[in-house]
Formats: sequence, structure tokens, C-alpha cells
Amino acid sequence: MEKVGRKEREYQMRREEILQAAEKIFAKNGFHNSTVAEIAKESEFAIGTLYQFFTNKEELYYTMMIEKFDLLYQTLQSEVGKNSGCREKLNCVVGVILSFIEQHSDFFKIFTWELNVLNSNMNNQLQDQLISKHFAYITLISDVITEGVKEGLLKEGHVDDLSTALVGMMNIFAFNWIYNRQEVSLKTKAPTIVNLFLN
Amino acid sequence: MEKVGRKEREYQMRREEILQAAEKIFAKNGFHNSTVAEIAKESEFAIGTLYQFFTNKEELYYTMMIEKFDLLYQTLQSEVGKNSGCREKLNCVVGVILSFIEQHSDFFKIFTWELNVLNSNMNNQLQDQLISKHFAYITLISDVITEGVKEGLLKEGHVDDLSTALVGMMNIFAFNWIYNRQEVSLKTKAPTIVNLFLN
DNA sequence: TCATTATATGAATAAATATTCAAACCTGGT
DNA sequence: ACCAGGTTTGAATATTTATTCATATAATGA
Repeated sequence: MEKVGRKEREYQMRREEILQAAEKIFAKNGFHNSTVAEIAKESEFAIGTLYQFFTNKEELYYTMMIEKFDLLYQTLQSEVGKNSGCREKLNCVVGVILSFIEQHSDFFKIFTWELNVLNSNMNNQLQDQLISKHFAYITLISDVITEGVKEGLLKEGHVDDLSTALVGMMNIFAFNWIYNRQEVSLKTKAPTIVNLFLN
Repeated sequence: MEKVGRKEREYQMRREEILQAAEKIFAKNGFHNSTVAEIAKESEFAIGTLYQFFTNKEELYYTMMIEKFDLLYQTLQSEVGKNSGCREKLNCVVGVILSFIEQHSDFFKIFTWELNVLNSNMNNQLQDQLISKHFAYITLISDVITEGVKEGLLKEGHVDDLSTALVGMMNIFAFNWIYNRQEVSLKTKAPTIVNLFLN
């Protein structure tokens, strides 16, 4: 492993602070209604300092999104690995995702609802990177479904449709939960979703 | 009925042209990346002319959204009325919605994915109006589900969850269809969705 | 035809805000 | 204590674009 000095560590901490502030502000206002000044204030750095860490507003945005996404993906991967059988894995996947959304609801808000608004004149490198992360995520879910088909737990020939449906259900439950702020935890919806899914 | 003169008719036609141009541009770029100048060019009017019809960019945006939404709602309502029984009505609802999305995919893009980005400092009158339209739409679907429960076709006590799940599935199928541009019609997914839903 | 009213135009204005950069400030070594 | 590199700062700049409004154009009717 790399040995990192204090300088490097402190640099990373400051960078992290900025990313957290960015997440908060972007989630509250969306990309376009957030100002760099606001993020600077939230992070307690000067505007100029942010530009020391990120070349521009866009890069700040995408970096934040990509790092969050990595975290979700890694959590998913390691947790699913601990289970075997489609039903168990499904429970795990849905549970992990809903918990994650609950803990990082700011991120989820942005992710699901603003992705396509950032097209046009944006930095394609970063955008492509983000999209490929999303693919990996969907593939992971498809794999679980495929296993279910092999087991005979789910009907053959609809793997894509089934994955799509599952993701759609999770997203909308999360969306409703976030915007209506139920008193109950989002995770309580996990059995509902899995049951609905497996009949 | 109102008798409308030529003047009024022509006014409405020009207004309609502008709304169509707005839909096209907003769908392509989202609200913030669309400029009034671009919409003016698309509609072949001068910038100033748009301001004769709509007081500002926001109003243009919301007006367009609300009118589209009304159209969907009215279509739904009248078509569902022609059917009886939950299964039939469900087929109808899903079919109508998917067809509508297919025909008005520009609108759908904006609707599902940008609603919450326009919060903050926006015109609340119009925004509230739009949200209430959305409620009516969801209620219509819930009613069909409730009927299904009464019929014993669906399990009791989950009306909200079931409506939510159904809407979520439709949305995500539509989303995938739009962004991956399948060669097949979106409507072909209707039976998949209904079956998945009723087991 | 001409005068009056209504409508359309787009250059000019105003406001918002992303980005830069010269100056101030730290930090660690001597 | 002092200096040289590195780091932070935020006022000034540059850009973008929504909105206005004086002017031009068209329609109407006497």
C-alpha cells in the first residue's frame, strides 16, 4: 500500500469536505440553481480554494456523483457476495440499495432525477464515466435475476424486463419516500418489493 | 360554446406554435440549458414576440407542461371509462400511458426527470398547479387498483404500494425505451407490465 | 388613401455568476 | 527570526442570457 504523508492526508480531507458540501448544495438546488459561492460557504473555504481542488463546477459535480456511485457499487458487490440463492440475494440487493438511498438521499435525488439534464455542452469524459458506473450497477442486478431464472424461481426469457421492473419499483418507492418523508424507514418497503416481484 | 373570431383563432395558433417549439427545445436541453433565443428561432418568431404571449421563460415552461398533462389525463379518463373490470382497465391504462409517452416522448423526458429541479425560486402558482395535475393522475390509477382489490384480483391492503409499483414500472420502461431507442414500439411492453403486475 | 391601433422586432440593458489572479497568509526548515 | 515555497483569499473580470422597449411593420376601417 501507498504510504501517505500528513500533507497528502490533509489534502484529501479538505477535498472530502468540499465534496460533502457540494453534495448537500447540489441535492438541495440541483446543478443549475447551485452557485459555486454557496458551496464555498457551506464548506467554509473561499471560492478560489475550490478551484484549487476542481477545475470547474462541472468537475466538482461529476466527481461527487462518481464517488458516491462507487461507494454504492462496492457495498452492493461485497454484500451480495455473502449470500447465495436468488431469493436471498434479491433480499440483499433491495435491502442494501434502499438503505443506501436512505442514508444518502441527497445523492439519490440528484442521481435519479437530474442525470439527463446535464447533457449538451458538458464534459463528456466524466459523463461517460458516470454512465458506465450505472451500467455496472444494472448488470449486477441482472446477474441476480439470471440466477433466479436458472433456479426456476422466475420465468425464463425476461431477464431484462425483470431487472428493469425491479429497478423501476425501487426507484419510485425511494422517490416517494424522499418527497413525502414517511415516518417509517424506507427499508421497510424491501419485503413489499421483493414479494411483489417474486409473487 | 364561445364564438371565436379569426383574430382569436390566429392568436391561439401562434401561441400553439410557440408551445411546440418550447417543448422541443426544453426536451432537448432541459430547462436551464434552453435559451429563449433558441425557442424563438425554432418557432420563427422574434424573442420579443414570445414575451407577448408569455410573461417569462418560466411561464412558458409551465404552461407547456400543464397543457400536455391535461391532454394525457383527459385521454386516460375517457378511455378507461370505456372499459369495465380491473384487468381490462389496467390494460387500458398501461396501454394509453405508454402510447402517450411514445407519441410525446419529449414531454415525458422533461416530466419525469426534471420536475424537482425547478423548485427553489420558481413561480409557485404554476408549480402547484402542475403538481396537482400529477396527483389526479396517480389517483386515477389508484382507483383502478382499488377496484382490483374489491374484485379479489389483487391482495387487500396494499393499494398505495401497488399503484406506486405500477407507476414505477411504467416510468422506467419508458425511460429505457426513450434512451435506448429500441426498434420495437414501447407499447409492446404493456402486456409484460400488466402480467408482471397481476402475476 | 391615410390615420389609428395592434403586433412584431431584435439591439440594448441588467443581472447573475463562473472563473481568474494578484495579494495576503501559512508552514517548515535554517 | 527570517525566508521560500505552498496555500488561501475574495474582489475584479468575463460571459452568458433573460427581459425590456423604442422602433418598424402590418392590419383595420373611415
